[in-house]
Amino acid sequence: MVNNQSRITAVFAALADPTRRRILVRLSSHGEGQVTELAKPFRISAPAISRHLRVLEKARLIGRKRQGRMHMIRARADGLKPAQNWMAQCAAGWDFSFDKLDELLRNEQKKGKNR
Amino acid sequence: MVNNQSRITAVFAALADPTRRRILVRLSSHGEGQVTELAKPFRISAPAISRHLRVLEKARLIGRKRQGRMHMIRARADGLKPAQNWMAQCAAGWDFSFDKLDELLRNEQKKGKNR
DNA sequence: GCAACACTTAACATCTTGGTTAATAGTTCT
DNA sequence: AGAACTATTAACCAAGATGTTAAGTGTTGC
Repeated sequence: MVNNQSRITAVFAALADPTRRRILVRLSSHGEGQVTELAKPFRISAPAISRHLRVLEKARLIGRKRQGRMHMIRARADGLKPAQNWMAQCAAGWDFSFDKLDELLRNEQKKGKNR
Repeated sequence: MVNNQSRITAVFAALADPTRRRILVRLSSHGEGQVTELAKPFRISAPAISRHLRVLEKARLIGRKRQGRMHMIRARADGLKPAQNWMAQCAAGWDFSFDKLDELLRNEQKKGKNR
């Protein structure tokens, strides 16, 4: 596993913003659309939308095709995978109950006493 | 589905930091540990670690038990789920190929001409 | 040509984030 | 009691994120 860490960081950072998530959801249901149309449900200015799209694009969560004066935006199907994989791998090891925690806690106490 | 949006935001924001992800991975493999032990592999100061842990805790990605002077930290198995669910739902609709995009593009052009 | 359109870039204000050191709170041990 | 230990909070600073308005780039259509 090489350094796709920065990629994963970009994806999570992109998803950490509610506006960007809403854009992705919209793309997920509507398929794709031009920027102005995507921007409609939001109160923020066009430049703000433009930058959100740039963030999503850099994280490879969307792609765009220029067609004349409009930019057609679509979601990239594979974009979420690095993040999903990371989460799955991380979650795989997470099965520790509080019982196990208590057990480990007792061991720590013993170690402390023997020091 | 109510407003767990802020929860999802918190989780993604927490995961957007490489240090916090490394902490989670460490917890995922080692099980759990006290703060000082968790902090060892990092060069940053103890207060910085402390705040990272607080962010993870607020996102419910970790839990802690105070045992004497040490705080035992563990990963919360269910913590990732809201984010994972969101991603799964979002990815479900993402199967648009560039062919479909081209098709839609042609339709847009037609609409433009008829206007 | 030129006006309207779609969108981005530039410049700026403001808030948040992530790091630091110094100080504080509570626990353990002698 | 007092020293050492574990960890947090406070105060501060630099860098980055998010929003704004104004200006710029390229396209369409009369």
